[in-house]
Amino acid sequence: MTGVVDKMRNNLRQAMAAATAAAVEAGQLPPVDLPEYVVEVPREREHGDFATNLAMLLPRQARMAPRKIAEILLENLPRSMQWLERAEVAGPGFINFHLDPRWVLEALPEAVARQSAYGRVEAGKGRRVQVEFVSANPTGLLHMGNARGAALGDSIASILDAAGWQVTREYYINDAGNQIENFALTLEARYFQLLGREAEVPENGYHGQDIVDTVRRFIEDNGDGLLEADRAKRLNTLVEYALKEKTGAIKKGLADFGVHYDVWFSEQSLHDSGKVEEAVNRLRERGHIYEKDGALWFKASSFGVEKDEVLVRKNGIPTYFAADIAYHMNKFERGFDWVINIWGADHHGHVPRMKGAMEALGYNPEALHVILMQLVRLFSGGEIVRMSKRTGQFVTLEELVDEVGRDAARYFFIMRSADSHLDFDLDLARSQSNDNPVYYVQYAHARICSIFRQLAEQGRSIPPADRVDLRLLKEEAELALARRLADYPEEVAMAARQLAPHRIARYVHEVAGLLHSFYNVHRVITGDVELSNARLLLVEATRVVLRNGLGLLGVNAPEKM
RNA sequence: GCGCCUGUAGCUCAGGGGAUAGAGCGCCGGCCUCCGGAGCCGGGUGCACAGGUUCGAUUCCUGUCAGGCGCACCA
Repeated sequence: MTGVVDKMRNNLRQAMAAATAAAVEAGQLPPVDLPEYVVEVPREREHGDFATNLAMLLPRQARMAPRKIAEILLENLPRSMQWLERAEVAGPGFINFHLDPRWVLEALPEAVARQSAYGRVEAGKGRRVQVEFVSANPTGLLHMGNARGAALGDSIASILDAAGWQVTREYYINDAGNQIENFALTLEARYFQLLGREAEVPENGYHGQDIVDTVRRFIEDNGDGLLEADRAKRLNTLVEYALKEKTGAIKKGLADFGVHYDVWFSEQSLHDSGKVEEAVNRLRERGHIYEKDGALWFKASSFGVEKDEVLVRKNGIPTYFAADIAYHMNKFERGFDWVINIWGADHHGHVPRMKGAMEALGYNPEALHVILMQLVRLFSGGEIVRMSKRTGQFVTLEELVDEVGRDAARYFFIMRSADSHLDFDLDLARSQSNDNPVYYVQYAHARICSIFRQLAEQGRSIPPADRVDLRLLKEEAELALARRLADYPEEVAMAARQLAPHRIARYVHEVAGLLHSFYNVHRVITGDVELSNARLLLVEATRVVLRNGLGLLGVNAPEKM
């Protein structure tokens, strides 16, 4: 399903192709191959509704000046074209198409009829994509970087879903390896301390207050029986308890943020099931492994990576990289057509070797797409906010949601592109005023809902779309709004192609602005019933677009504020 | 030293091989007998610098400068 804009663009493209053929047929142009021309919406209004650069791409082949070619193409344009008022040559050889402004009005009944399905497109064609995001270590709380990843990943997943992909949201739990060792030692030290014994948290352990709280709860639940237990048992018991609690807290924190996963994937399970070993063996069979200094190395340098990487340490324990290779191998074994990872920019060095490993295993490295997300700096009162007092970490997701609310937090993370370093202004996000872009958009939605409440109070309702005379909409503000609503399906497709949720954030903000401008100049409910009905259809279509767009961002569309 | 990301308006950021580069915030000035003023309207000497490719570069390429982040038998 494509929108009216796409339809019109295709019509014009075909018309241009036909005109070229006709001109060649008539001998006005020499035979030419149709180049890669575009029909696009010009920036400037005066340049029409659409423009094409076709004539500017032909001079070499046709041995004529671009403007001359454009003239010839215009002469050969098909006679009757719906909505076309005039086409003209402009600038260095553009052909500008000026349409009857009412051509976009078709989008309104379409939006109203399709409701939540308006803006769903078929670009993905049902192919399967996995989006893995956050995947924070289960040894602490979620911080601002994780929060950005959560907002971004969830929104990308939603957008891909709207674009016709079959989406799986996945969280990789790093519940194995060195950091779990350190975690265990930290827990043990806190356990001893809380029970009055001398102990020190290791240098590279976890120093947050939340770990102390966890151990305190463990003692409340289980007492001090581990003091005298055998060490392995003590460590295992503490880790098992703490991992469960931390993972639970992470799940809850994300759920409160509106993020829900399809799969929680345990790293430990890869070790337990022998998948890590299997991945290493497969690399060995394919000749990409060698031994040096007692360790097993992956020949990453065969795949354009600077250095080779250790897979199995001298002590026989596989590295994180080995497990990650096994994990990604597993992703492809599960049959995903496209695998998307969202990583913090500090992991960018990991990208080439991961892709190299996939290539070494015989998978298409292009099917693995890593989105590198730049870091977040929190600002309040014009100052950088450093640490959370409670946890010793950067401000946690939970604190953020308490502070600014879920909608503002999500919108703020989404409104910047992933590769922009994000300065998060807490004061602005917190302000319930016209400064705050998220309220601006939500207000537009609430305002429309209010119109319909008014309507209901008068005992009126919106008639079926086919009984509404859309041609009554001819004010500039009405047509500008309708024009932008018609763009929505393409905006979704574009956001999906570019994996760029911030496009949707800006789009809904713009639609909200157009709605407010319209609302301020024209009344929707008036004594003129026919005109009222047309305008009601317009604002209902706007409501649909705002709600759907905000939905892709994980932001609520409230009926009242 | 090598690699990745980023340099666009006072600030935070979009955009992008084309015809007059945008938004929000801040600042100034206007708009409510009327559907929600959390709104609207008006006010703008800005693409880090230098080369190159192109009919055309702010966009692509190279270099320089600046900021961030990486370069472990950590993850």
